[in-house]
Amino acid sequence: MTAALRTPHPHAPLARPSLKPEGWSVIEGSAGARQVQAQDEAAALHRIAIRMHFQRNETIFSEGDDAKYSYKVVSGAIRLCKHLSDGRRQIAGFMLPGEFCGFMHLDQHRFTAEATGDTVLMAYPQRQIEALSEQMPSVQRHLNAFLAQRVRAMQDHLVLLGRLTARERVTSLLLLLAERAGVRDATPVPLPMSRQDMADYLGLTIETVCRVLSELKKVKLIELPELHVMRVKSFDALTAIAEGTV
Amino acid sequence: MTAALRTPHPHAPLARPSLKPEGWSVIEGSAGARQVQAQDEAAALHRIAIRMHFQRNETIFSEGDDAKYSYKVVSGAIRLCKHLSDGRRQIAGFMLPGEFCGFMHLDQHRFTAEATGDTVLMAYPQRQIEALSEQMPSVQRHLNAFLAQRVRAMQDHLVLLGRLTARERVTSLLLLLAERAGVRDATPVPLPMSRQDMADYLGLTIETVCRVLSELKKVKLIELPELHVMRVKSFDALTAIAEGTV
DNA sequence: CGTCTCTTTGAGTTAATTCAATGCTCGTGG
DNA sequence: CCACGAGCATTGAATTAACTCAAAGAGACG
Repeated sequence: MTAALRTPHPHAPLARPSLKPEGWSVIEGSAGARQVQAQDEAAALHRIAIRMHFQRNETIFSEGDDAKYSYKVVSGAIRLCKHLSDGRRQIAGFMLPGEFCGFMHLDQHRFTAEATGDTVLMAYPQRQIEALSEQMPSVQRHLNAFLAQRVRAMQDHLVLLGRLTARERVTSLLLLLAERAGVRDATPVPLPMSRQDMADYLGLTIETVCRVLSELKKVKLIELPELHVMRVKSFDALTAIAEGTV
Repeated sequence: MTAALRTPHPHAPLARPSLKPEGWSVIEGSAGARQVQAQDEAAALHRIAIRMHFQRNETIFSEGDDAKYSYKVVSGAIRLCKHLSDGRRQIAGFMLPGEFCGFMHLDQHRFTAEATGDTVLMAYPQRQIEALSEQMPSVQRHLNAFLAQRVRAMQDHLVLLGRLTARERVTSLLLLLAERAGVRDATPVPLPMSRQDMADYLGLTIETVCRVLSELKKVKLIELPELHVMRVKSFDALTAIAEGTV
């Protein structure tokens, strides 16, 4: 089944260096004093890590699988999805380079993870993470902070799906991707997933996503120099749309 | 502003005894050995608790407020919501008797909490919870388990909002409420919120919710002996609808 | 028993979907 | 090297599920 999906990636590599500092810092607001400790933890994590490589559309783990590892994305991106029996699919989130996935202390995965393109991951064995949290109590706290951050992101996603229009949804995603890539000017932003992936994240059809993208292009709010690269021409105007002010 | 909302509850009291065991056990699958410890924690929590009472539509806390307390619902119910500037509202979840809210180690609340009817809460001062987690390392773990459970519920909610039809959404909510009330037969299930609240949870309009409820009533899958009480006549048929099998 | 609020039902509208072509990119093999 | 085929992406036309607007019911409470 997956064999058919393991086609070579048809587009330019989407990997890019993470713009964020290493390790746990993704989930740390600030707290300079904890920086050293965060380094320790990052190092400890690094020691137990296994490098893995996945091709476009390859399954990393499935809903219901035993949770043997947690992961950090090195390059590429992964989608976390739920599949309904009739083929409908909802993507609960994308994990971009530098971001974590798993780390939930669950016996089984609650969703499926798939690579949206060629992707490199660091895998951290669950057992060793647990051992680590025994030794380093701060790891527990970080875990909580990580989960709290995830809950926050999901709340925004709920609003998007429940109450935003198609135009607001697409715009929100574009801004989210730009923000997570650390882009605040007209620098190119990678869109490391297919239009179908965007649609399944946004609760829309692929056609609607395309139409909105075309429209945003037409009114010169974005450019799409390549299929998987966007340039934002006006963050302010885009933000206004995402917030429903327009 | 809130004064206008503090009207007396026009309906019969919706409070009911929790059908679930006390304390943290809501988030514990089983683990008999931990039961004693769970009792300890419940007792410890109880010691730092403050009882609070809220009227229908009263705000418990607002998005952005300092997180001074976490809460457990004793009776009634609360809604966790996000408000958009133009009045649109998305409810991210309901907390029913015996369930917890907060416990996320955040400085500020990320959503607004409001009583959906007359509601009694136990409030746990955040500082004391933190002190408690220092003393009892197991509290940390429970916190994780609690957050993981919340993430799981939110994932299901994402699927509901992103990919289910109106009929599937309403049916899912009814089943969720029945399940959380511990009801598996034709016993009455409380619906401790307004139709508008249901709509805002489901990402629908109040009219659509009403129409679907009427339809389910017409085909004899549910009865609505009172506005805020439902009796399920066929869990199987309802489940089939919720899962999109129908 | 009148009023206020919430719920339900009906009729017409619309945002987003479905269905159907067409276009674009890339990799492969003649 | 170019043509061909496969897989996405885009655009257009017709359809529909859910929405908006409007009005009529149903409780609750003074």
